[in-house]
Amino acid sequence: MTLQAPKGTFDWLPPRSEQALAVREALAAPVRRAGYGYIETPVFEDTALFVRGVGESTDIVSKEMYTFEDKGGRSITLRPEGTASVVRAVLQHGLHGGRLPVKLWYSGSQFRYERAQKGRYRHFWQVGAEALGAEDPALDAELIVLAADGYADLGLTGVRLLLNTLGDRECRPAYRAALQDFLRGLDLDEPTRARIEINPLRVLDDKRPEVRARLAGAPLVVDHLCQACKTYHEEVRALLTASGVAYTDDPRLVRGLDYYTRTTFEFVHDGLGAQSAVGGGGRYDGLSEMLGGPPLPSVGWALGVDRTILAMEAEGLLDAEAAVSPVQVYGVPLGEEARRRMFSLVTEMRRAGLDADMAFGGKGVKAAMKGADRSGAVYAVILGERDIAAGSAQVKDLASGDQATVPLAEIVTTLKERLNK
RNA sequence: GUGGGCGUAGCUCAGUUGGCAGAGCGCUAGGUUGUGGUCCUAGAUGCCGGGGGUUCAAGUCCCCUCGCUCACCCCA
Repeated sequence: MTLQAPKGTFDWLPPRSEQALAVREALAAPVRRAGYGYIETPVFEDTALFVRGVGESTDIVSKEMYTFEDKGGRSITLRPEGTASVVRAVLQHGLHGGRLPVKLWYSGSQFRYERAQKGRYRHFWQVGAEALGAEDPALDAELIVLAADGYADLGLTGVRLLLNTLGDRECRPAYRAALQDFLRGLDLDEPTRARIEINPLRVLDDKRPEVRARLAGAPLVVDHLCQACKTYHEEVRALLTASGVAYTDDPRLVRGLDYYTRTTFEFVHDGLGAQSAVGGGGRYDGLSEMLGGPPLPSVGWALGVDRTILAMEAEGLLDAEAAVSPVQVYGVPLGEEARRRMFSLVTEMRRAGLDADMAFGGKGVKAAMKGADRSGAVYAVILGERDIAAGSAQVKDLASGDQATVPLAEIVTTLKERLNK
């Protein structure tokens, strides 16, 4: 054992890595069809962006960030989530001065310093989508529907949608105070008592049974909503229902980032171990202003790529037997001269649009044929001295075992015909 | 940060009251001097995670340490 990947990280190897690519594409496809443009932002940002955006009181900022000083003395942080960067980029480049809403999607690595466990890693991948600059329940519903469609396209049937609203700056302060009053009267441990003062809504999210029991009579946001929030939330729910997207109202759903307002949602799955969320998001009407920008009511989500793969695995949707990068044609050269000829022939095939590979390492016929079999190729092209002398090669159908002699000059066209290309 | 489980071949794992380091899969070669999948044969690969201790003798018992993993917490 020499060096290994850092704690909490892992490598994606074939064929799982191919599935990861496919999952990213499948989750992004619905938003691309809905007019969302692709954005890439730096993997690291000014630390202040996350402190102000995500919120100082959150666990993410207070203890999970990879923060370091660069050689110029700047405080830099590896991004723990994607939304803050997208908002920063929109503000920096004035995209909000154009057509609204600004619709963007992204895909990339995120970093959080946590104790690793199943479904939770220090380096993970998210596909995200954000719609900035419009306050319209249809936009909230659109994003939720697009995410649900992405999961459905992957064949997932066990993804459930939890929905809630957190109110806005109009009604949340009063609710927050009422909740704090209630919580202060409970017998709770010290970290939780501290959380009551900083971020009381998160206490509702506690999973410990003994805490949950004490929270039984806690005031809920839904009972403290102002009329505007109530109407907004009803509209979101109606649109989801009209789209055939099932959801469960979860009045205790509170998300870990401070910037959320009104609509919040989480997609959960039971096959991931203790980590149940495969995706989540919500509305963040105040984030732009927190970052020094103009009011820019927005909504967005992030879907966990590796968690989605775990969910697919739990549902038996991943083909473990999948051949690694299967090719159509596999070259079997016998001898030095044949090896040179085969190299050129395979190059020619590839340029002609065929997926082709060949035996390397001077293997004998038997081993080379074994390689052909494992490559997943439909045809093997065998070339030895006798064939070169005759100006031809053997084309073998690996499924049937039928073999034909084909002139070298016609190999590529013959294969293309047979493979229907 | 806290707690549980586990570290033996590339992979999955056996290894008895302490007594020569093993199997299956995979890999390489041969059976078939130019043909894969099935079958047969042979071969290679180990600081038994690391360090210390007990013992004639430690993969096995004791201590320390590192790593992995699951869970709490937290979240995608």
